[in-house]
Amino acid sequence: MKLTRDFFDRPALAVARELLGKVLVVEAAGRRRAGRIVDCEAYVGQHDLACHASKGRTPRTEVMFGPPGFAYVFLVYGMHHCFNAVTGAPGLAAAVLVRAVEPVEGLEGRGRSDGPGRVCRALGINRSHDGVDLCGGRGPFLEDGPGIARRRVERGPRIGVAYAGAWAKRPYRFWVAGSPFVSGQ
DNA sequence: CTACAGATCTAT
DNA sequence: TAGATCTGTAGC
Repeated sequence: MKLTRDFFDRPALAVARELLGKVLVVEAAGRRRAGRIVDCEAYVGQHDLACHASKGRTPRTEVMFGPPGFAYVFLVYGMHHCFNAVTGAPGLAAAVLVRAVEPVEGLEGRGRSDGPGRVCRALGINRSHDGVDLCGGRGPFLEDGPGIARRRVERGPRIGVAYAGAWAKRPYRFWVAGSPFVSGQ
């Protein structure tokens, strides 16, 4: 079953925790690609110094300030796309970054899907998906999964945000304990 | 306008 | 361990 807007209309931490086990699906040119989320991070708003929105409202971050259930896709280091789902009410710029998926169907790119850049390559996500409605008729969407037992959910600091001071230490990353598909580091 | 750092990944 | 190469910000 496709996740509806109310799923995303909650604090980013709650959404991140529950996105584990959900399936990210991209249908394009008659091909269906899908991966089960095993690793993700919450970026909780403008006050979160690790969140891109903390720099203010820019064309790039605009979608995060809008309603929940939309895709925020950005380019890092000029090469790699990162996929986020916008969460929370309009005005609160929060989102959840998908860091790794377990292959389910039709993935590309040497079969690896650990790391935010590889997730997008494997699923075929690019900037054309930025700002797209995840609860609409077209584009990527999230499908319900079996859910992950509490004892299999691990928490820790987010990756690659050392510049964010105290915010870098907060345990806003969630992953499935023991999954071989979780991103390294 | 130039400089530089960044929610990364790959090949040397 | 360096290189690829786009975006936004800071500094001149």
